[in-house]
Amino acid sequence: MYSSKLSVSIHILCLAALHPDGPITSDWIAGSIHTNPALVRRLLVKLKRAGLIKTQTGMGVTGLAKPAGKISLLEVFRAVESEQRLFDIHTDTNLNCPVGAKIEQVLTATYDKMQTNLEHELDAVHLSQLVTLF
Amino acid sequence: MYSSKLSVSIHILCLAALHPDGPITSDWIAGSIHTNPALVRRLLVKLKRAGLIKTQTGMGVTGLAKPAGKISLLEVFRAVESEQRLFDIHTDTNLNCPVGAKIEQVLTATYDKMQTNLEHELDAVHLSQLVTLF
DNA sequence: CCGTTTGTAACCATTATAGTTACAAACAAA
DNA sequence: TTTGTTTGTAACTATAATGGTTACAAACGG
Repeated sequence: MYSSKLSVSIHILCLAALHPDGPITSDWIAGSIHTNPALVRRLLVKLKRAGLIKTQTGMGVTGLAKPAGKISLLEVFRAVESEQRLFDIHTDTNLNCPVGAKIEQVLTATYDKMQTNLEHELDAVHLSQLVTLF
Repeated sequence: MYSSKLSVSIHILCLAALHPDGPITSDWIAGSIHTNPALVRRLLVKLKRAGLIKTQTGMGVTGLAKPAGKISLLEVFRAVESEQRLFDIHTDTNLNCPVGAKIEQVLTATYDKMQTNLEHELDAVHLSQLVTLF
């Protein structure tokens, strides 16, 4: 299972999208998520580096860096999730065994398609679609 | 990222499929995976409970419990992976905030489709397809 | 009855996540 | 220019899962 970082990041981005007027602080965001501001800020840094939000010292989050219709969940996922592969594959297998020698290659090929399909699905969902649901 | 349990289990099942004649021991399997027998046996227990392999005390793995063409990766995944959801969702959000109040529901709906699609893909791959690759 | 192997329990090490405190640097506003 | 606020970041902790390891009673084939 992937961590909740994608979920929390989407939460943050939705809040930003719904408050285009004034800046919102990490403290206020943390209040909606029910966590603490430092955790929010760590995610904010990654979202900012990925070009998804704008922040300013002394102000907070000053808005999305691009329209909600142009932000896909794949971009958010790539921005915040450290390990992006779907399934872990055991390495250091016994190369003297036919299975041990090829299992990594076989599984990589098998999983790659699923990984790619998942990414396509993430890419098909945009922040704008989610924002309308609140 | 899901753990390597699915990968290791597939490794085990392929070995079993390729040795229909005699029984193979967890010790021998561990030699191919390059891990230790106890870890293999822990997976074997789950695979046996799921009706995928046959084991016997004093002998080892005596074969697949059904034809390789009838064993899908979804069955293996369900048998061995403890946490099957794709993305974790943060709970205990602030219900006084519109986003906090609905985020869990919105994300669940969004992720559910991806989860289902992934499971369909896992279900479409059968052990027999992989066995031919070694 | 013997020898082998499973099934299982009880550990340990490592890693990632999430939570928390603290504070210097940046910056808006007065 | 000064003040007050907030970010960006470091450091630390708790917790949980994974993977690795040892050990041994029970089961069972030969």
